[in-house]
Parts: sequence; C-alpha cells; structure tokens
Amino acid sequence: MKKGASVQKRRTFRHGDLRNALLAAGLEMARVGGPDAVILREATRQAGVSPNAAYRHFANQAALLEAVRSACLARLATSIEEEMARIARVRDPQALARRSLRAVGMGYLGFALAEPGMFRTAFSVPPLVHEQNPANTASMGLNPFQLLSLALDRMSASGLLKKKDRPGAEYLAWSTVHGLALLALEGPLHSMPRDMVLALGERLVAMVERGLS
Amino acid sequence: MKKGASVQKRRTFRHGDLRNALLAAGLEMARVGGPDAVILREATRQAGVSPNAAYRHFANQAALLEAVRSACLARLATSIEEEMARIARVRDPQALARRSLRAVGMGYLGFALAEPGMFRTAFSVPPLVHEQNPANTASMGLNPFQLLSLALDRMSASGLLKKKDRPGAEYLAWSTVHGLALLALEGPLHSMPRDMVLALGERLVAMVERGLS
DNA sequence: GAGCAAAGTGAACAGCGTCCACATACGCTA
DNA sequence: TAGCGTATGTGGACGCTGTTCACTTTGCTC
Repeated sequence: MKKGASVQKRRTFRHGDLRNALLAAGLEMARVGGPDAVILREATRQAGVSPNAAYRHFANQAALLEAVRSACLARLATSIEEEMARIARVRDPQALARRSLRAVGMGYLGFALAEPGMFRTAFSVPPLVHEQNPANTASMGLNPFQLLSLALDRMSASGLLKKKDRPGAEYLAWSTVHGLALLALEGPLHSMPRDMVLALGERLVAMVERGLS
Repeated sequence: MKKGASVQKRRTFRHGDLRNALLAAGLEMARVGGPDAVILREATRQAGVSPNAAYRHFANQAALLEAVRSACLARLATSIEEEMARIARVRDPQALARRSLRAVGMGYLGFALAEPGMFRTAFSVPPLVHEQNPANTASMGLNPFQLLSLALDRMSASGLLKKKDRPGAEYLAWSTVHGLALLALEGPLHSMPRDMVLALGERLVAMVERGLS
C-alpha cells in the first residue's frame, strides 16, 4: 500500500509487491469512477512500472478487474457486518430477526450510497452466487448473500416467516435493496437526495418483512 | 432500416438518412452486446460512411448512446403496455388493480429477460425520472414509470392500498423488479434458469402487493 | 446560374489493451 | 563462490477506439 499509491519511480528493478500495487491502484480507480475506470495502463503508471509488467501478474485487464471486483465485494460484506454488529442486544428472537433483516438491507444500501464506485464495480460482471471465494468474505467469513440468509433464518426460526415461504426468500429480499441501490446510483433516481433514498430503504425493508410470508 | 442494416456501399454522396441508420446500427449493437458494445466507428462502417460523418448528427459517441438508450426505453414501455393489454376484461376494480400491477412487473421483467442487451442499455446511464421525452413513451404516451403509477393508482382507488401509503410507492415497487432483473442479467443470479426467474418474479409481485400497505 | 450552408471525406493524434522479443536480477545448485 | 535458470520488468509495435482539423462535394435558395 505504501508503495502502491506512490507515483514516484522506484530504484530497484524488482518492484517487490507489484500485484498488490496494481490491485490497490485498480481499487482506487474503481472507487472513484466505477468499473469502466479501472484502466490497466493507468494502474501500471501509478505503480511506476511499464504497462506490460502487469501481464506477469494478471492474464489481462479483465483479470485485474475481476480481482478488484472481488475486493469490492469484500468491502460490501464488511459494511453489512458492521451494521449487524451495531444491533443492540435483545432477547426477543422476533425483534432480533427483524433487526437483522434491517441491518442487512441498510448495510447494503448504505455501502451503495457511501461507495457508489465500488458498489457498481462489485456487481459489474457476473460472479456466481455459490462461489465461496475467501476474498469476498468479511471477518465472519460470510459473503453478503450468506449474511442475508442468516437474517432470514432468524426470521424463519422466530416464526416471523412461514417455513414454506423460506426457500428462495433471499432472492426476493435481495432484489428489493439491490434494485433501489441501482436506481439511486445509476438509474432514474440518480438525483434523489441521499436521506430520501435511505427513507425509502426503511420502507422497503418493512415491505419485505410484511410481504414475504 | 432497409439502408441502415446494409453494409454495401451507396452510390450517392449524400446518405439520405444517416442519423436513423446510425441509430439503427447502434440499437442492434446494444441489443447484442449491451451499452459497451455501441461503437461509433462500427455504426458508421455499417452505414457505409466515414467515421467522421457521424459527427454531423451526434455531438459525440455519448450522444449516440443516449439516443440508443432512449430507443431501448421505448421498447421497454411497449413491452409493458403489451402485457397490460393482455389483461382480461374484469369488473371488480380490486382484481383489475392487482392484474395491472402484475402486468407492469412481469412486462418489465419479461423484457429484461427477452432483450437483456437493450434492458441493460436502457439503464446504463442516468436519465432523469421526470423527463417526458416523447421518444421514451409507447403508444399510450406513457413511460414505464408512468405505467407503474397508473397501476398503483388503481390499487389505491380500489382500496387495496391505503391512501397514506400511496406516495412513493412507485419507487418501492420499481426497486423490486428492477433488482431482480439486474441480479438475473448481470448479477449473481446470472446462471439461474429463465423460468425460475419468472417464478421469482411472480412471488415478488405478490410480495409487493401484500407488503406495500 | 452564384453562392452558401449542410453533409461527407481523409489524415492525423492520443489513449487503450495486447503481443513479441529482449533485458535484468534473484535464488538455487554445484 | 561461481554459474545459471527463471521469474520479473522493458521497449517497441499493432490494431482498435474516439475525436479534431482542414478539405471537398452536394443540394437549395436568391
């Protein structure tokens, strides 16, 4: 990281940590400008290295983008986990289930609004849902999808969600927040104020909770 | 169209309908490969014209893409209208409202699955929601957002949706289907079979109907 | 029929991803 | 300690993209 961000020329022929430097540069470009902004040549430039050096560490620019995307997904997972960690200790399992679902939804939406570039990058290219890439997971070792599943399991266990409605509920809940996030980020709701979007998010989570069962 | 698709050389110096030819070529490229695939030079090539000729009709490639995007939105609106036209004549206003909401949702999702390239293009770059661009509207003169509003108005008028919950309901309903469409198209649900996605869509609409009020 | 603006051409530039042949230096083995 | 193989980085080139500038052709109007 210390070397990756610096544009100054290095002395040694070997870079030492080029792969990480390129990844860091790519992540920053994604943060600022989304997936289309991650330029291979620019990454090498920031690392103080010739363009072709990148090909010793990534097969092509798609491979670099894929690595960046994976890093973005990990950040998203972290954001959700932080939101879940913020839940006050509560005994009632139904209340816990409700707050968990809300935490997942709002953590998701909050990250999308706070880091639009990374969020858009995370979903720029199809990752397979069942892939268990360790790089995607946050500290608990769960990716966003699994965090959502956890919340829904709590809903189901506490009786807030009928057993028969549990299968596939992830996709329904996920669709809602993902849709709102994208409409607000790169869709027609682009110019809607942030707090208004968050208010919509709250209504959305409530709608899911009521509508699922 | 007859001239736009043909790659053969024309005889006259003037093309005659270059703007439409470029638009048609761009639309086809978007249909096949999404927004990133609409290449200005390629459009001029297909129109049998030099690259620079495009600049007499579009300020730059972003302007061309914008025109293509608008055309894609119009197609989407048409798809929704077709689905609404398919509603059987029914007297009960509540039944009509329910079917209208379903038609909007499934028309939206159906278009996304049938024409993924166009759908992704339609939402590739932020259009403002309140713009009333005639090119976006289908035969009824309504864009997708307005079609959804209509369905929700029917819900509200027939008592299925409480008056106090009516404002902003568009965004909630829209988010759900948009999210599912994108997850299925370019997100983690990429490899899910089509009919399964449609089944999820039905559950989603039901969830919205139940959860809104 | 003269002239003018609209429409299309041609050459050029920078930036991108990528391939090729070549240079360098690190680390293992002898 | 000397040598050598290989991982890593360099330099140059190619074709593609969007875009600009100066130029030519054409159709329409006075």
